[in-house]
Amino acid sequence: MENSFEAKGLRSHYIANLSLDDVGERVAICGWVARVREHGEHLVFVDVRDRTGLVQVVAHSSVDLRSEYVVQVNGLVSRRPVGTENPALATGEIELVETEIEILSPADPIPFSVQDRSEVDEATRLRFRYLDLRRDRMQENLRMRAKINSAIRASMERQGFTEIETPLLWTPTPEGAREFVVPSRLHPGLTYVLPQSPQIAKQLLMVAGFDRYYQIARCLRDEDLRADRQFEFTQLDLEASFVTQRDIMSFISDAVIAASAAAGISVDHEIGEITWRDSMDKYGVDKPDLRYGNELIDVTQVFSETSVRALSAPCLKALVAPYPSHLSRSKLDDLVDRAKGLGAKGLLWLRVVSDTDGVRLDSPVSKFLTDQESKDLIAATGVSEGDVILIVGDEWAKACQVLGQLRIDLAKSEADPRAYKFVWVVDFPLFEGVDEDGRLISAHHPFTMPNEEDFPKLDTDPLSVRSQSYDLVLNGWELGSGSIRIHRRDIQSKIFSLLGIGSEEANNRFGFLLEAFKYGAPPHGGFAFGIDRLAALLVGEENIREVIAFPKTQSGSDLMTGAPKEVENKVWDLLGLSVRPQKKDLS
RNA sequence: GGACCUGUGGUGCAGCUUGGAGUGCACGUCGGCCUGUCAAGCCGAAGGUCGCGGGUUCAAAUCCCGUCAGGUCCGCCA
Repeated sequence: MENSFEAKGLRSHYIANLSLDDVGERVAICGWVARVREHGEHLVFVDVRDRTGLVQVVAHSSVDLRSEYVVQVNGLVSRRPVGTENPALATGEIELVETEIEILSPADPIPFSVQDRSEVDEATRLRFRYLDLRRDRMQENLRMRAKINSAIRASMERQGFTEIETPLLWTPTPEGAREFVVPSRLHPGLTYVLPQSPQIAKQLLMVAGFDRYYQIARCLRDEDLRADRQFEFTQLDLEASFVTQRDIMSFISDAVIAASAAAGISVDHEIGEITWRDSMDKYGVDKPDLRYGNELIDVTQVFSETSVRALSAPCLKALVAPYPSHLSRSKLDDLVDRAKGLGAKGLLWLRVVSDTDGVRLDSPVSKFLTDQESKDLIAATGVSEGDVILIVGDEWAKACQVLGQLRIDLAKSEADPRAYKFVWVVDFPLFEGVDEDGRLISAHHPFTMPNEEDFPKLDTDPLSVRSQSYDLVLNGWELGSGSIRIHRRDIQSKIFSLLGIGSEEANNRFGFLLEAFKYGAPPHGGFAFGIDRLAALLVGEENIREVIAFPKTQSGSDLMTGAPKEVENKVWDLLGLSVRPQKKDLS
């Protein structure tokens, strides 16, 4: 615990600063009553806690102290009597005696114990968040997050980045995430929106010549919440000019390595890379968890001549199940259901068993497989007795996705929680598909620069065009993404036309950016990664709520404040708005 | 919009499968005893619309339907 700063005001010392060196000195400490142990009116032990630690206070008269009372204690630092030291406590060799205890603020019995380590119902924690935050877990998490922030800032400063704030009241740019709308009072009927990210603002800063910009920025998206998604979240947002993708990746690597070090975690200084295509092929996801292996294996060729319907597919992917001993027949049936739930037509399992004739495959389709197919499958997957092979046949992407999810389902609980495997995923496709009107859909955003080698394919085979975009992944979580941006108007026009965005629409939505690009736009690119996610992973939490002081529930409520709440009609009147009755009010 | 899990004194859990008196455990709270504890100990007490509504039944915490809240996930998150 850091406590090198000076104690001021009502206290002479922070608790963690008290030690045997202070024996004989009268001190004043302030904090909360953690526990009271009363041995009759002549001997009472009071544990007092502050932000730095906990110390035992001894009183020789009855005290009216209860848990979580706020107190100031004046007392003499004293070595504990021999045999009563508590090695479990940092201050366990000393105690405060000859004490005067002043109650600064009494406390009602609290809804759940601040001292207890037991899990408390999520709703209760959130309703009394200020008490939850008093607990060690949240104190440690938020202090660690602050250190991570600090390390990131230091890294950015070291690399010559300038911190610049951008507006929270921004302009609607309808695309991508749903935006939070902020009605204008001075212009009834018109709105601002809260930014999904400072994307366009930071590109304008490049046009402005700031060259290297960063910000620890709040981003807001009105989309459904998840364990790793809140309405509002914080990103390290950066943008730089006259640089390549490699340069951006190096800036970010420096920042996340520094952040990890601040959290006491050392990681490889060379963060590995994988192409998007390879990641999908091997792991079935674009955010691979490299803490465990079990890569997917392409077995399309093995069954090219098959008569088995389930194996007649454009692509066959196989997964050798990790921990196959966990897979009973009913578990295998569950996996088949899971695969179907993920959109597969089915899932084929084959157990590798041995009998007098050697190794063979036991499966619902065994008798339909030729000896050659069995032999080739065993060779292709490298399995031996006891293994279980799972096969999905479908289009390439679907087969990969389904087995990729099964790989996670089967191995995740066995992953080393102390391992931290960063990886860059590069060469994403520029377009992720085609919408119902036949227009291409941006995989990242419409300002992403195509890979220059693939320019010729923009007209002939746009879906195969790679982009100069890159994601940073840690233990299967997407931390963030970035790209080199388009700064040339001819390329931008080309992309807009492929996306089916007419010049009028483009001007309407991004006119101010396109206009800015007329006046000397440097080549530039950037990145943003989620600090909530990084902090959660680095402190070993599985939900970003654990590193956010005042988060929302999955349904977007704040159980402490009651938000969102109704407002009086005069508030709507002022904004020139009115509220329609909800469906359920009409029935 | 959808799937699944959870909801039982202030807190954490058991009870639900197979209906039979609000039954149990731990913590906390309140009172008493206690001069070296540190998750103090001992004795005693209080504290419950079993989330809410409806249904089935002689009888519902338990079975059924609906609903609300929390969580995990799918959709969604350029």
